[in-house]
Amino acid sequence: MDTSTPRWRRRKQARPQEILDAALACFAERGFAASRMDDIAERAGVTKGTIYLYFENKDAVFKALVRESIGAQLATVLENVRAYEGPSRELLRLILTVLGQFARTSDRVVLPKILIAEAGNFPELVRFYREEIIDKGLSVMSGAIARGIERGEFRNVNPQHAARLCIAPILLAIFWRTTFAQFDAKPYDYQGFVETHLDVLLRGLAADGEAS
Amino acid sequence: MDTSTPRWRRRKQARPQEILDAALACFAERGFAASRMDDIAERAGVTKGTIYLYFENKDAVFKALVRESIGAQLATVLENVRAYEGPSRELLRLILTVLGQFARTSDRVVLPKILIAEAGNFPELVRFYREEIIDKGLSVMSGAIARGIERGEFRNVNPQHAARLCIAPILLAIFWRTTFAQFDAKPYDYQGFVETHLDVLLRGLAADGEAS
DNA sequence: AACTTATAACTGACTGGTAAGTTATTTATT
DNA sequence: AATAAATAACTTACCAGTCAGTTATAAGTT
Repeated sequence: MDTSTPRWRRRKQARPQEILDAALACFAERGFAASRMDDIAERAGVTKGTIYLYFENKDAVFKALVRESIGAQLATVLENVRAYEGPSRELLRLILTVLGQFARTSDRVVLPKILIAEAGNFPELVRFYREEIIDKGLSVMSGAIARGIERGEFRNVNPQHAARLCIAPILLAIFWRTTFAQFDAKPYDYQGFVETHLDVLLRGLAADGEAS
Repeated sequence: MDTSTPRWRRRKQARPQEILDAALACFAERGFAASRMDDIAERAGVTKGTIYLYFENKDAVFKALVRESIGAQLATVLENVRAYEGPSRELLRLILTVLGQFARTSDRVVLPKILIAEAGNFPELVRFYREEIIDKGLSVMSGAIARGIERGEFRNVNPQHAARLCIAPILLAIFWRTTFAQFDAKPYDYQGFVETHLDVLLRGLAADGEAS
C-alpha cells in the first residue's frame, strides 16, 4: 500500500469550479441530456458522488454555469459604453470587435447554444438569460444606435432592429465555430468577417455626408 | 363492444408523415433527448410499436426529419435565383423576403436549432446538412453578391463574408421566435426587422453613385 | 516531533425509475 | 381465410441520485 500518494485529496474550495469546467466541456461536446454525471465527474477528476456535495442535481450544474458566465464581463462592458463620448461609429466598432474576439476565442460561447437547445426544459433559465443578458445587451446596443442618430451620424433607422442587426453576425460566427467549422477545408476568417460586417453596417447606417 | 367504429385503422401510407409531424412538434417543444417515443406516438395517434414499423429507431426519425425538410424548397429557390436577370439588389431583396417569411411562419425552423444542439451526437448529419444546405445556400448568396459587384452595383466586398451577413439576421429571427419570443411583452415586428436589414444591408453594399 | 482523535471530503456500490426497443397477440382489411 | 397493420405488455439497459463506509487532513495531546 502506497501511503506517499493519497488516492484523493480534499480540495473543497477548488472542486466547484473544476466540476463546472468539466461540465461545460461535456455539454459542449454532447449537449446537456447526453452528458452523464459520471462523465463530468471523471473529467473533473472526482466521482459522481462528489458532484452532489456541491450541486443539488444536474440541472443545478447547468444553471450555475449559465449564471457564472455573465456578471462581471457584461457589467464592465456596460460601464465602458456608458462612459464613452466619441463618435458612435467608433463605439460600435469597439463593441463589435470585443464581441467578435469573444466569439472567436471563448469557451463560454457554447452556453447560449445549449441554452437555446434546452429552452423547452428550462423556461425559467431562458427568462433569466433573456432579462439579464439579452435585454440588457440589446438596450446598450440600441442606445448606442439612438445616440448616433441624435448626433446626426446615423440615418433614422429603428434602433431596436438595428441593435439586433449588429449582433446577428456575431451569433452566426458562434454557431459556425461551435458546430460547422469542424468540416472546414481551411479555417474560416472570422476576423475578416467581423471587419466586413463593420464595413457594411457602418456604411449602411451612416447619414448622408457622414463618413463611415 | 362497438363494432361500427374500429379501435384503429390501417393507414400504411399516411403513418410515416404523421409520425414525422408529431416528432417535429415534440422535438421543438423539448429537444431531441427529452422527447419520448411514447409522446411522439401519442401525438401521432398511434402506439410506440407502430413507430418502429416505419423507422428503425429514434435517431432515424430525426434523420428523416432533417432529410425531408430540404430538397424541393431549396432546389426551386436555387433555380429561380439562377434564372434571375434584373438588378442584384432586387435579387437580394427577393431572397431575403422569402427567407424572412420562412423564418416568421414555418414550423420547420426548429430543425436547424435541434441540429445545432445535437451536433455532437450526429456528426454525419451535421456534415450532410452543411454540404447539402448551408454550402449550397451560401454559394447562391455569394454568387448573387459577386454578380452585383461585377455589374458595378455593389462595392468590392468579400462575397463569402457578405453572404453570411445576409443570412445572419434571418438566423437571429429564427432563434428569437423559437426561444425568446415567449417572453415578449408585445410581439416582435419580424417584418420590420427584415425590412431594416435590407435597408441597411443594401445601402452598405451599394457602390458609390448607385441607388440602394 | 510523534501520536491520537475528530471531522468532513470523498468514494463507490447500490437503488429505483424511466424510456428505448422487442414481440406475442389482436384486429382491420381484402 | 389470409395477411399485415397495429397494439400493449414485456424486457433490458442505462443513468440520476443516494448513502454507508473510507480516508485525507487538521487540530489537539503527549
